[in-house]
Amino acid sequence: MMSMKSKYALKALTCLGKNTGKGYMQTAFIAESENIPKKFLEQILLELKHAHMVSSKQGIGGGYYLLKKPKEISVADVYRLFDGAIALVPCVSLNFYEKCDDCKNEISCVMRDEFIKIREGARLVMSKTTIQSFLNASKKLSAKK
Amino acid sequence: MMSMKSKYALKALTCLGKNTGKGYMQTAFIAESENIPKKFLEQILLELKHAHMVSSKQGIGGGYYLLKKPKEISVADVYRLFDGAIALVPCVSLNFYEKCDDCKNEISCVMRDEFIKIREGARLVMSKTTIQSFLNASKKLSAKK
DNA sequence: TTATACTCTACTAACTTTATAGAATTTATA
DNA sequence: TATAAATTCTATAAAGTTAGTAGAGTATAA
Repeated sequence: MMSMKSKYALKALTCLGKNTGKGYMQTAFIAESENIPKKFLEQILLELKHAHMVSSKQGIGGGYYLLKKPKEISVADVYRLFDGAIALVPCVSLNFYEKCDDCKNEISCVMRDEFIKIREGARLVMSKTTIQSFLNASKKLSAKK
Repeated sequence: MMSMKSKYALKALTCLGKNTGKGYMQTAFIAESENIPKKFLEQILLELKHAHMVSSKQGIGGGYYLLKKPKEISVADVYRLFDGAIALVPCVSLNFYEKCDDCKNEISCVMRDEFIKIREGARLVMSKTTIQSFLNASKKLSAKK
């Protein structure tokens, strides 16, 4: 399961994606339309800004906007930012590698190759799904009505 | 990432798998050979027993043994037992379904279909990997020496 | 009868998650 | 230039989770 932070971030990014080319979108608007506690969302948007996924402008008429294209922000990117490694064990993580405390010998670890396969499976599907995927699903849904 | 419980459980199950047909294996032996805190492992093996993956016998000469075939115990099974849902969000979980607090309308949820695809990707690779996979990797490794 | 090994429940310290609070800063505009 | 709007930043806190530890109880073989 992903954290609420990751989930809220994906919803906020999708909301911003719908606004592309239409200027700034305020935190308060996103919070209300996506059912996210406003002060919590402020923190999340700030983290997304520091990760260069969004940018912002202060003051009246200010707000947030997507810094990257929707297809360039994946679920994997957001998950890594708020939840860390996608891999099941730290010793096979590409972005958050750490030695396992209980492993006597990593080279001869029987589980490592299998955990790498699992990581690749999860990584593939999470990288393939982007903010654009959510936007496409949104378009399809409104077309049906 | 998976919890230490899941990881220890997979190591213990693989250890038991190597012992198939050779009688009972004691907690103390598994704990030492896999570098797992013994009292913690006791809890884990008990949970595996309640989940009908292993069985045991008390008293002198007693211990644990696999109740299922190694290929019938998957990483997905163990993950679900100790860490819960494989899905990224509760509303697309097959085994741990829950409504999302922040979702206004599940039917029209833009993210749902994509999260189902991610769940299926993760589920496939985690179901395909079993204790037998680890045993096979172990055999290959010792054959190379 | 005794030693061995699993069984079960309770507890706890450390950490993480999910927020909330409030002061500071920037910006547009009246 | 004063003011309101909006982001920025840091601190704090309650609740829940994780990773164990402790110890008494039960079953079994010799």
